[in-house]
This record gives sequence, structure tokens and C-alpha cells, in this order.
Amino acid sequence: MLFRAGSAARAYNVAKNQAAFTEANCHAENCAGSQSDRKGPAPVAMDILQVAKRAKVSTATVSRVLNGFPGVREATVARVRRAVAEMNYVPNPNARSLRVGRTRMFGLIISDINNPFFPELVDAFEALASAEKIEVLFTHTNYDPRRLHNCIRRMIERSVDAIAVMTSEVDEQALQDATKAGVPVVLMNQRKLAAKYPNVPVEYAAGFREALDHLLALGHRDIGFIAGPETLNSAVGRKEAFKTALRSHGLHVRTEWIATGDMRVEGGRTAMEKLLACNPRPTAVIASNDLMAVGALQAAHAAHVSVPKHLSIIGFDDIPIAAMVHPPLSTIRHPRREVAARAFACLQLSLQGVKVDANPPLQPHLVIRNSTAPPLGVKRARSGKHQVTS
Amino acid sequence: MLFRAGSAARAYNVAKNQAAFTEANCHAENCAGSQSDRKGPAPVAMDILQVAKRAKVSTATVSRVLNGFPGVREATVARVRRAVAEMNYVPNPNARSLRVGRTRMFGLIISDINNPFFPELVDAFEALASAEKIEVLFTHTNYDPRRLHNCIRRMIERSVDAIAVMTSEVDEQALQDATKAGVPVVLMNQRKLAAKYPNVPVEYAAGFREALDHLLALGHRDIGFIAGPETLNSAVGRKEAFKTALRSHGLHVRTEWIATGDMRVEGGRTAMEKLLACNPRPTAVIASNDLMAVGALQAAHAAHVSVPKHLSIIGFDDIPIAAMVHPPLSTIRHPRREVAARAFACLQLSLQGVKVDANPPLQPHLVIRNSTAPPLGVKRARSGKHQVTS
DNA sequence: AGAGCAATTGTAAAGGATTACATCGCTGTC
DNA sequence: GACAGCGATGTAATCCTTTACAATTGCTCT
Repeated sequence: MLFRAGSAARAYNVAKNQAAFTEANCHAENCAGSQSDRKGPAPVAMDILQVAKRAKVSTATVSRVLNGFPGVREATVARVRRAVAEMNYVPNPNARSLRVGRTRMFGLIISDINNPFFPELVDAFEALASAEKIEVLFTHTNYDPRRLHNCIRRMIERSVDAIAVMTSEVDEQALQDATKAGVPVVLMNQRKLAAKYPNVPVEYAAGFREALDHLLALGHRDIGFIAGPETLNSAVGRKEAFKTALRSHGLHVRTEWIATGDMRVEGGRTAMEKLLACNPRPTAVIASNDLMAVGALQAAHAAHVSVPKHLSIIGFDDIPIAAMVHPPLSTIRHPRREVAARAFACLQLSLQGVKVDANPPLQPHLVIRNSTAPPLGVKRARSGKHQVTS
Repeated sequence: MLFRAGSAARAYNVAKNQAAFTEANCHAENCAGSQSDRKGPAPVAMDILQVAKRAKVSTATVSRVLNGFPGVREATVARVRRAVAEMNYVPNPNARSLRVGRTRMFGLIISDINNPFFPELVDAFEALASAEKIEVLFTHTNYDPRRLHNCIRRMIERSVDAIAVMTSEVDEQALQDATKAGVPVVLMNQRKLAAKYPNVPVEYAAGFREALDHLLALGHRDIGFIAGPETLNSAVGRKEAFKTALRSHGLHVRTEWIATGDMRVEGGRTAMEKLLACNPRPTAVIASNDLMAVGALQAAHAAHVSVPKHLSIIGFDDIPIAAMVHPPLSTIRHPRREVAARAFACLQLSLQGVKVDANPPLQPHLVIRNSTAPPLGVKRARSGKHQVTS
């Protein structure tokens, strides 16, 4: 037998990959032997043709039955069904996709799976897909908008039917690849691109309004904020929403009570240290995400400021951790399950040639736990002018 | 034009799906029109044939270049490469998989993506796959071993090349489907099935040994344990490992100091309440996972038992939350990134016809944070006989 | 009974890549 | 100068479904 170019290349790959595996205690077997083992003794491939033969019909009829086309006689359907069951035949998805041009796979791109914000979103998306017998291919950009390019390209190469880009930052360039390939896309909360691409908006302001209602009802007037970096547009959006809510409640914005963190625990801690150093101090602080709220909690604790007795803290997102820290964190819940559902629905519509232009925004809601309480004593609103503007 | 059966069926599906979408503000367009829009004005499909023509070679040569087969003249390679780039051609993965029989997709099945234990594992697995240009299809069983069946079947239907079953509970029946279909599988820490299937074991005992070393060094002798339910074999394994470690350090097992929880925060809290009610109390408690350790922390706090001053607590897993609670939790880190890497490597080997029988077990290690300290005062070992057995 | 028509079923052509095998030029040797 | 041998490339079969179109069947109606 000739040693052919093809086999040579394959052999090379095998060797390379084996070398990569160093730790396990393993041994190579006769490669050809074990391969034929895996294929089994099956002399005939398990075709639609085999099924057809068994049911004594043509492949076309089998296909029709399997795809639920009307116009096949009852009795024939039954015969085919039985043959399929007996041989437990599953159609080859590649052949099918090749012919039909659809894969029944959706891409899901998130920023970072280690960010506790995302699992619920992924979970919700996957549940919906699963119900529709759609498979989910997923990756993350690790917050790098440039990596989005790669992610999208990979998905297009796999010819997914549609892509949900659920990252906080989006590089428009990357989206064009998808458009060029004719793959529908949906974004999460990207107002700037909403005109060009379907988008699922979240109205941060609604959440902050509820949070402020709650704090004001408790008697707070001096409210600080822990913002995220200006480079993240979700963070900017949240800060603006906070300010707007503040004003619409007739309080004015004190810039010294706005500290900035990195959206992580560490950043929340240092931001809170700054706020604690203010004189006068705010009596309540809202953080633009829960991780920073947790950091804030730690800083307060370190400074022997008791939460919620001396200071109220509200987070944003309602990640699982929020309920686990001490005290359990009151927080504005980001409706990410609903976001996932909307995104999924959008994609399905896009695939049907329906154009989705204006999604009504989803509303975050306050979840009250134990990190909020009335301010100490009878605290006069020292600074807030308290004029009711709106 | 005849109204054919096929189109009728499709129309039905479209209608059904549209009805499912209720909330978004959307309007249907001329369906046929928008579909042809999506396909674009492209009169010729973007084949390998087009590339071949452009490069003035045959499709075979293009394929050879693309797959890095040796024996193509330098100049030809360049010409093909250029043509590919100019037309930015990407091969159709379905056609390729159809022909080759491999999809370069791995399945990854976990218990629950909302469980903070898993994201890192998924992340690690995905990173490795991505580096090998393998795509990951993933789903979760939601702790229901019966759902594993469905998960595996779905993956087989998608003809993934291999499946990593990273759930704590495994239904052997389900695995047989994979075996029957010739799809390699790898399990996580399933000793019982290790003989039949490749398995990545984790040696819990090593972690507990380190934890006990640490506690003993601090002066603790009275050590309690929060176990998981007997129905979970990972929980049973951890309890056994704890007992073994205790004995090998010459301490004896006091059953009243072993409480059982549900592996969640709530269960940890109630378990700890029981331990706190003991007289005498243990001076240190190890929980079989971090979530229960967090619950334990809460219970201690509620009972005004200060951690680590009055009580030391050690968790297991090292989920992100462990570092965020107060005090930051000392915990035994489950090497899940390494597990993912091992699993991935195993699958690749299996695909190459290499049989992996005995994977050396991975070792968890103690991560010391702030939930452990010496016991209060000069605490005599009231109960532990302290005979050095081993 | 036979025409006409609808309901079923069959035949065979895509769909896009990989690859066994054939072919074509060369070079080097006898 | 013929031919073996080798390197580079081309031809065409193949992977498995779906589906347009053709063919057949079965029924109704006159």
C-alpha cells in the first residue's frame, strides 16, 4: 500500500496531539484496529435508505414522514415510524443542513462566563432553544470587543442560523460580518446601534427610580453612587440613569458623592473608602453593579460602619451572590432572563423575514433585602435642596 | 403555481412561531422578498469551485491547500491562498463534516450553569477547544440524571465527536447511547464507572488532609463537618474523605459533630445551627462545599459567634463567592480547570484510538483566607484522644 | 368501464467538500 | 531514446438528505 499524502498529514496531527497529553497514564493501541472497532461491525451505513428499504418505501417518503409533511398515508407513516424506531435511526444533521441551508443552531456570545451576571442569561436562552430543538453554540469575548470579531466569524463558519450578541460592549465592525453573511443578529442594550440592528433595551432609569423611592421612603436624602469606568457604555448608562432619577426626585447631584470603580469587588471597596472619607457622608450608596456593592460592603465593614444601621447599600443586577453576603444585599434586578427570551424571539422572527424595529424596553425592579434601613437618628437633609422639580 | 405540500408545512411553522412572539413591536414584511434579500444578489454560490476557477486549479488542489496537505507546489499554494482571501471564502462545515464524518464539535454536559462551581470548568474547557478550533455544544442536566439521556441523545444527533459528562451524578444507561453511537465520553470523578469509561478523578482526601493540617497547626482538635445528602455520591465521597483524614491525623470521628445540609446556602445555615447547639461545640467546621460554608457563616453571625475568632470555617470548591463573603473564606480548591483540561485531553486521545485507563487523580489544595484562626484561649482537646494512629 | 383528478409515492438531482485513483510532465538511468 | 519513478494536479465518486418533478395509484363520476 502506498503511503499517501493524506495519511501522512493525518499521522502528523495524531502525533502532535498525543504529545500534548502528558499526564494521564495511557497507552496507544493498534490505531486502525480500534478505529474499526468504533465503527462497529456495521457493513452498511445507517442511512435513510436502510430505513426506506425496511419500511418498503422510498427515501423521499421516509423524509416526508420524518419532517411531518402532510399527504402521506396513515398506514405508511406508521410503517416508516416503526422502521425508524426499530433501527433507531437518527438523520445526519450535516447532510440535512447541507441540503437545507439551516443548521438549527444559534450562536450566543457573552462577555465572560465567570461573571455571575451571565449564567442566568445563558440558562434562559438555552432553555428556550432547547424547547425549539435548537442547539446553542456559545463563546465569550472576555470583554475584548476585538475578540467579538473572531467569535462571530467562528459562528459564521459553523453556519449558525442566528447570533445573539449579549456583550456589554459591541464592535460594530464585527456585526457587519454577520450581516454580510446574511446571519441575523440581536444585541443587548446597545442604544447606539439600535437603529441598525435589533436590540433588546433595558431601561436602567426605571430601576433607579424604584431604588430612590425606597431610599427616600426610608428617610434618606444623601445618596452616593459608585459608578463604573467611562469606557464601558453600560456603566455610563447606569450613571446617567442614576443622575436622572435623582433629579426627578428633586435631589441634586453631588459629584463628590460619585466614586468610580472597576465593576469588580476590589473597585467597589476602594470607591466606598473614598465615599466614607467624605464629610458629610452619604447615608446611602447605590453601586452600579452587585460586585462593587459587595466591595462596598467590605469597605464599610472594615471601617466599622454597620450596614444597614449606619449606611444603606443598594446594588445592581441581582447576581446570586447578592443574597449570600452579609447582610443580604438589596439590589436592582437586571431582568436578564427576559432579555434572553426577547433576544431569542427576535432571532426567530428575523429568520422568518420579520423585521423587529422597536423593542419596548425591559424594566429592572428593586429587590429589597437587608442592606437598607432608615438613616441613623433624625437626619436632616443637610445638602439636598429638596425642591420638588418634576 | 401549485400550492405544494412542502410549502404548506413550512407556512404552518412560520405562523406558529410568529404567534409565539407577543411583546415586541414588529411587523411582518413580504416574506419571499426579505428571504431573497438575505440570500443577496449572489447569482453563484460561493463554492470551493469558484475559488478553484479563480486560482485556475481544480477543487482538489484547493482542498489540499486548505487542509495543509504536503505536495502542492509553493506557487500554487500562494495562488490558492490569494483566491481564498480575495473571495473571503470559508468552507461549508456541513459539507465537510458530511464527507469526513467528524464535526470538530465536542459536547460538554454539566449539572447546572447557575451553580458557581461550573463556570470556570466551562471556561477552561472552551478555551482549550477554541485553541484546537473545536466548537463546544453545551447543555446541563439540572441535576436530574435522567435528563442526561436527553442531553446525550441531542449531542449524538448533532454528531459531536466526543462528549465530556461533567456532572456529579451520572446515569450509566445514558452513557451506553454514546458508546453505541461510537462517541467517546469522559466522566468527572465517577469512581464506580471508572473501569468502563475514561474518568478524571479528584482525590478529595488530599484536600481534607491539608485542611486538617492547617487546623491542627492552629491548635484545633474539635472539628465538625457539614456533609451533603447521602443521595449525592460526590457528597458521600467528601464525607468519607473527611473522616479518613480525621483518623489519619489521630482524631476520632464524633458523629454529633457531623451535620447534613442540602449543598446550598440554606442547608449550610441550618446545619451550622445544629452544630452550634452542640455542647461541647467544635472549634472549627469544614463544609463539603462553599455554598454551605457561606450558610454556616451566616448562622454563626446570627448567633453572634465571630468567625474566625470564636469559630473557624473551611469550605470546599473555592467558588468565586468564597473570596467575597466576610470574612473571606478559607477553602479547599477543587481543581476544576485541571479537570476540564484532563477531560479535554482524554477526549482527544479517545478520538485517536488511544485508550485511557487510569488517570492519576487530581489534588485539591487548601486556600487560606480569613475564616480560620487559632481557637479561643488555650483550648484543651476535650474529646479527641489524640493518639497518633498513622 | 373509463376518464379525470387528487392523493400518494418514487426517481433523481442538488448541496459543497474530501479523497481514491488517474493523469501528466519531468528527470535520471541504462 | 525509452522507460521507470516521482511530484503535481485533475477527475469524479462519495458522504446523506431534501425536494422538484414524474409516475403511479385509487377514487369519483358519468
